[in-house]
Amino acid sequence: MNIGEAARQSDLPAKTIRYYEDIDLVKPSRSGNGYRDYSETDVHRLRFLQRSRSLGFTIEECRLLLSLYEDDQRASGDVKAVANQKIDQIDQKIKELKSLKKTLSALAENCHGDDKPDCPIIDDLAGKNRR
Amino acid sequence: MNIGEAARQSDLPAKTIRYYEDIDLVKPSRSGNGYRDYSETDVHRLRFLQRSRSLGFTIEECRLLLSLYEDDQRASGDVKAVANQKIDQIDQKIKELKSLKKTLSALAENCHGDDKPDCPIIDDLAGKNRR
DNA sequence: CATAGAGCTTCCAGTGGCTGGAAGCTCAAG
DNA sequence: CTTGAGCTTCCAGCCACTGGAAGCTCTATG
Repeated sequence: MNIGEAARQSDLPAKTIRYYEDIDLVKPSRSGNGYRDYSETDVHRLRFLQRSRSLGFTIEECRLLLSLYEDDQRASGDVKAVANQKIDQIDQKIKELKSLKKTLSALAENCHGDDKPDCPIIDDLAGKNRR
Repeated sequence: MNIGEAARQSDLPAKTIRYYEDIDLVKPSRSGNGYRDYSETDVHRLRFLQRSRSLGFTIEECRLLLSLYEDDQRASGDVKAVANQKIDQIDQKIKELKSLKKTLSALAENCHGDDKPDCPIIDDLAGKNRR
């Protein structure tokens, strides 16, 4: 099938699918006219990538997951390790964002938010009363 | 002062400071030898940028904040609006990450994580039992 | 059969916010 | 006078796409 249909079935933009070919993730065969020709297996891989990316895995992690996907001798422990690592990273990121939010909220609460120039947010960014 | 000292005082890498000049954020004067020459005011701006960036503001938001910083007629409401918008964005991001984490955790919990190939994580990524 | 328009091709450039590295200049200390 | 640190510019790369130009192919219609 052509790239447009593969895009529809995998829920990925055609541009992205071409990019995935560039970086050797999914390499379809070519029809006589030079068009990319995606097999069902290719589309399965594209869908797999779409789902993995949407769950926050990087391209390199997806490459690893894809190789585990295609290896029917894989150990489920290997897959779980990748997932747990990602969970830890997400946790870390959430912590960072919560901390940022706390700081920003504290600043915003102290700011009148009126027409006057006096602003604790700017004062903090400028480094006043912090050192 | 030279860029090295400005870097120390602002807690920014020299590379980053040069980049900030490239994008017209902080343009120091030059000494006779061609070296960048940072004034106290320049360093204040650099520190301001360091702090703003570390709080999650994008470069363009920093540019806006910097202009508010330098405008002593600013309305504190304008600053607060930028901060609140950022807080909303952070909140949104936290929500997304929590949702991702929930999905991944559910998958990981169902996975034995042993030497056998049977793996619910891979099955999910491959689209099994989801449509 | 001609043509219009959709879909396909490749290639180049840009996004954000730096970061690394090469080649070459200047400066301060010994 | 040499050494080494620090400064300069410029180019390239990171991640994961995304946009756009120029040109080819296919399908439907007049």
